[in-house]
Amino acid sequence: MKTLLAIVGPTGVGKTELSLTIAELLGSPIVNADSRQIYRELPIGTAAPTASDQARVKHYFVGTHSLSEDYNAGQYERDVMTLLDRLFAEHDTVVLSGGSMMYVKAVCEGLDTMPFVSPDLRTALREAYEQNGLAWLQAEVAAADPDYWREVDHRNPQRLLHALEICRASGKPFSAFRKGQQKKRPFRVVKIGLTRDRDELYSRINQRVLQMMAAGLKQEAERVISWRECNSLQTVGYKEMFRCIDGEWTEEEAVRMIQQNSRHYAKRQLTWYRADAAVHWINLSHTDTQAALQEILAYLK
RNA sequence: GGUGCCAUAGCUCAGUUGGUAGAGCAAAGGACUGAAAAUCCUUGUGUCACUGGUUCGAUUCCCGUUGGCACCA
Repeated sequence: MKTLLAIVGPTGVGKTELSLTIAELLGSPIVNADSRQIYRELPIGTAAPTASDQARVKHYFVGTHSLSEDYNAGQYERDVMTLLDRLFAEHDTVVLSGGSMMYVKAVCEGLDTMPFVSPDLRTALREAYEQNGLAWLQAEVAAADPDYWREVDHRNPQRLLHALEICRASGKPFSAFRKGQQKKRPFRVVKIGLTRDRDELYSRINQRVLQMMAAGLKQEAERVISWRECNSLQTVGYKEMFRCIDGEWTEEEAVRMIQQNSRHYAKRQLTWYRADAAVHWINLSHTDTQAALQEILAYLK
């Protein structure tokens, strides 16, 4: 039986290093499941695997796309499933490593197939929302898909907007597509959740932001600022640096905000993965690398 | 050394005409099906500096102590 070893956990916990070690031990490639490390223009701010990391283990989906491309979890699911077909022909185990919650879910459990939404329709609905406001958006969704309206956060424009896009693009309610059905995969999934004591996790995050600054995060942000409206740059580290470049924040303020927003992000990741009963947790504050590797190998048996 | 002001949540501060307190930020918890590093929801966590006094009752008034700030020497 082929096994997908999913290494998940909050940003800054040490996924990259541990994944590298376990992948070397197993002779497995690593498939990246970080939605921002996919972009080749963002190596510093996303703490992407370095050239020397990639020399140790073959990586997929690191720096393979450009910011100008629209990419999302559904596309990722299709691309990774195709890739895994190939990789499992040569390997018994493949490591999936990353903290993008929905990307991991897309591969492990699968997303429902959604109709294509044209960029024109997307833009048109966005503009309509900006002109008419949240109340208008709520009324549209309530009318187009009463079932979904009952479940969705009424004050979350992003969700409402997406539901409306699907309704308009297909002529059917969004909930006709959103079944939440788990797909059968032709491989076993073992999920390992890495965590640390909160204090330690946060000080690692704070420290890592300082290292990113020293490595040239600001210059990296300057290089990509022309793409700042892209979805792919609605990203911790860049949105704050853009405001620093604009002169709105000092560098110190921007750094503090990046640290804080990274902490918030880590917290959201923990909330998400805590709800997943399939995750086997390892607390790296109380487990050294050797012991962690042994635990993971035991879960693979 | 003297005088004055201040001490309340992790931080900045409000307040209680005496009935053990509340804002902002930080923080915590949660949701999540194609932007998921996004988006959204909920929650006040407290020896009211310390000691004694007055009082049925003190975080509030009074004495003192400690610490901080300002001014005068």
